[in-house]
Amino acid sequence: MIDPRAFAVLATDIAVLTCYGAELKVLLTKAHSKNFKGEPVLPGGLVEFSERTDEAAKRILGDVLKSTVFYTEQLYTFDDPDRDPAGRVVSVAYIMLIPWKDAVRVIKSGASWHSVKDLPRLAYDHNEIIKLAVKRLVGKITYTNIIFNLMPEEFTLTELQDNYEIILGRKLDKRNFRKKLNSLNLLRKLPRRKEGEANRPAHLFSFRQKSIRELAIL
Amino acid sequence: MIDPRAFAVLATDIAVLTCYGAELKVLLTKAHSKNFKGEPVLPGGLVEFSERTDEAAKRILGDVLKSTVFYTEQLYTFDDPDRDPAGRVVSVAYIMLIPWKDAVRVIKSGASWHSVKDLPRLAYDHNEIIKLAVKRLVGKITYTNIIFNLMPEEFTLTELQDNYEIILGRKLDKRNFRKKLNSLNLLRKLPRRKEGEANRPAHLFSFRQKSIRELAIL
DNA sequence: TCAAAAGTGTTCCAAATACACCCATGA
DNA sequence: TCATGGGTGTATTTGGAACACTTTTGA
Repeated sequence: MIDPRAFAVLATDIAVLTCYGAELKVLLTKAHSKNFKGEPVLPGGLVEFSERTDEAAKRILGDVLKSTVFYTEQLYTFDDPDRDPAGRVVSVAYIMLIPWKDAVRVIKSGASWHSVKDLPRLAYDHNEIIKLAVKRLVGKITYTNIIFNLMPEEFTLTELQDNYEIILGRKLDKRNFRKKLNSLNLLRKLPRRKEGEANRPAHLFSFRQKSIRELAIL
Repeated sequence: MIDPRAFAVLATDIAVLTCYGAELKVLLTKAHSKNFKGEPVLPGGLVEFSERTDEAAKRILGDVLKSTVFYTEQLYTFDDPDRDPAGRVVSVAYIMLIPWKDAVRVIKSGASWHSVKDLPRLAYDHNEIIKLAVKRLVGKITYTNIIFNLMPEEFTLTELQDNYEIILGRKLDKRNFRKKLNSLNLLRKLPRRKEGEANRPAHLFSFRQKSIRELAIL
């Protein structure tokens, strides 16, 4: 049944990213494997026989998230023969983006969020995976509307701008930001405001379409 | 020796791209496998036990190119369980860029060049791989200097512009193109010209640095 | 009334675009 | 001398960047 030419174990590791508290955060768990037991790692696991790697990624995260509707994108395949001392494990890494609102639930599962700027040393090549994931995200938010995957259904313009600033790592001009977004017509202004803060209530917005489109945002 | 959890055969397929005759071309060979014998496919093959997939890609193309110094970049991993009727074969696909001057040699090896705009139906998911490879290349030439991998050591500005136009699929303004390149300072003007044409000889240029850099070209 | 964030326009500058003619060579 | 591609500059438009004050609310 198994092809005699098969020697590699197929795995997936997922860089789950979210924005919160002025930081881009990644989800870390503890390794189960003999060699790295208890060390911090990305969530991941083995791919099953009749499963695509993206299905595996969603299945594995499903244990933690109780839901698999989040944006998932293949990142890169890590295949150095020595990346796992236990044997030849080829990992197809994924990025998953989730809004903070949903991210919060995860905390009870033993996994936890860490700022991508202040990471411990992770097992395997997982620091490298995260570095690449962040680079991909930073690149993509400048020429796509991918950021909607990190936003809740309704949000204020300031919240949106905050997330851009967190990911880009620089401040944006409020007026220019709003002018640009207005011209792109990506958002729908809701007939509602975010009340209850000790300041003027902000209008709430939602994305007109929730599909990835290419466009020059910044 | 082989991990009992290993079930997937690890392979690589390579989209080798070059510009010539006003077309972006990809290298095709004939399939050897039982199911698709003789049908057109991308060059590719199985990865060996102690080999990275990029090494495998270069090794496999080495048979055809007698050289492995060309630009190689991981593209995407194709892992549908049904992509190969012979079994579970996971292919880590690569892009390779080669200047036409070097591409010519390949023709004697049974492989041949085909315009990416006029491809036959290929075996496996190879049409999809090429589509993605072209998309990646088109994207990257707008924000990197990656195109140097498709140019010979010395070239004229018109030849460079031609390659941009081929890949982007649109005409560029000659004066604006030269102005922009000049301001980027990417090129070195050689004290030599391309003689022997039935027109005014063009200055020859070479790239100052042959390493990928990010910069807004177009 | 105060603190805190929301919301809003104009000016300036840099870069992209559009555009046409003379030059040097080989045939 | 003719056909062919090489080489060059300016004017206009467009978009990005800089910048500060008034408004609305809860405490």
